[in-house]
Amino acid sequence: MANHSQVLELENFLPYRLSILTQIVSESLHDLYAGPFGLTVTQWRVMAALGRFAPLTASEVGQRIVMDKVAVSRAVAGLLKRGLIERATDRSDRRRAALKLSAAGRSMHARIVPIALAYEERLYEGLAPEERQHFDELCDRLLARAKVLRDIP
Amino acid sequence: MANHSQVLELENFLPYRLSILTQIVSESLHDLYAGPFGLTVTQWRVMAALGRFAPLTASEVGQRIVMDKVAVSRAVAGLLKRGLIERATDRSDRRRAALKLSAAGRSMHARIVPIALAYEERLYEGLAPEERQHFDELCDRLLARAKVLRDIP
DNA sequence: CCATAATAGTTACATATGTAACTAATAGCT
DNA sequence: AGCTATTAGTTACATATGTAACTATTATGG
Repeated sequence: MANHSQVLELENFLPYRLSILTQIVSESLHDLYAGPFGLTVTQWRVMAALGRFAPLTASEVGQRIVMDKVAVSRAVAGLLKRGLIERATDRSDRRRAALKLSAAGRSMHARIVPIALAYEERLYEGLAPEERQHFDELCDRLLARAKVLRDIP
Repeated sequence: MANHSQVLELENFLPYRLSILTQIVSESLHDLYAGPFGLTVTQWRVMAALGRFAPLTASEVGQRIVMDKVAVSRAVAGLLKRGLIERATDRSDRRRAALKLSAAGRSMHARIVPIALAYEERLYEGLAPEERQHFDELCDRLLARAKVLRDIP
């Protein structure tokens, strides 16, 4: 019987390739706001979510940025301590609390957004406009597929 | 003067989208070999690199899997303790040590590879063959671009 | 050769992250 | 109303990871 064992070429293995690409992109971006603004990745994402959709509860933030409630709780605690966001307990359901950026938070958010968008733009310069769109669409379909597979292990 | 502040749509922001996709794919894959085989992500990658290119030194493994030497050192220590890899100090340069899978490591590797490839295949089912190829190519170009930007901050 | 630098790898410390247990408040059922 | 189940959020503990300092060994320039 012949040996039919398969070969895993790590460098052509999709999950691995995605991991490498994401890692370098995330690190680059992180350098742009971690040092200058002292934010962690999760803190920045919380701010980005609030900058766009506030007011949100911590749970809603978690859904927006696909982050579990513990991570959100920690990020929110740090942002509150620094006065970058505000929390207001819901009077009709005191488990919930609405979060939004403070004035200082809005100011920082407004300074970071152009930096983030500029990085994205420079990254995208490697692709033609129609390629960007196509890549986006393929990402969407892979994500949808990955979510399906997650529920059918 | 009008307000020209830009808006960051997190859900359309490439670094964010990549991060979400990679996270769900990595978690799915991790579930497939973490529980059954008790490996961390880094340990599995070290095994995958050795399965394909052994013998390698720890540094060479790190280059293959884009992982810093500390992470590799820790993964190697764990794999050695479990007897999944073997280390042989180079006699002409005793700083270096060649690593390769042990018999037990090869056996485990051979069991994991089909599982990993099957997952990749199921993930790819969301895309037509020519789309897969295109996606791969676009990933490559984005990665190249990201690497360039990393050196030109 | 000898002093210094560079390289391979490990260890130590500070942070970050995940899992599970916990508190507090509300909803739902009888 | 009163018991139980859910939900929002926090805390605690165990692991994981990154940065920097360290050891051991080899390379290099004078």
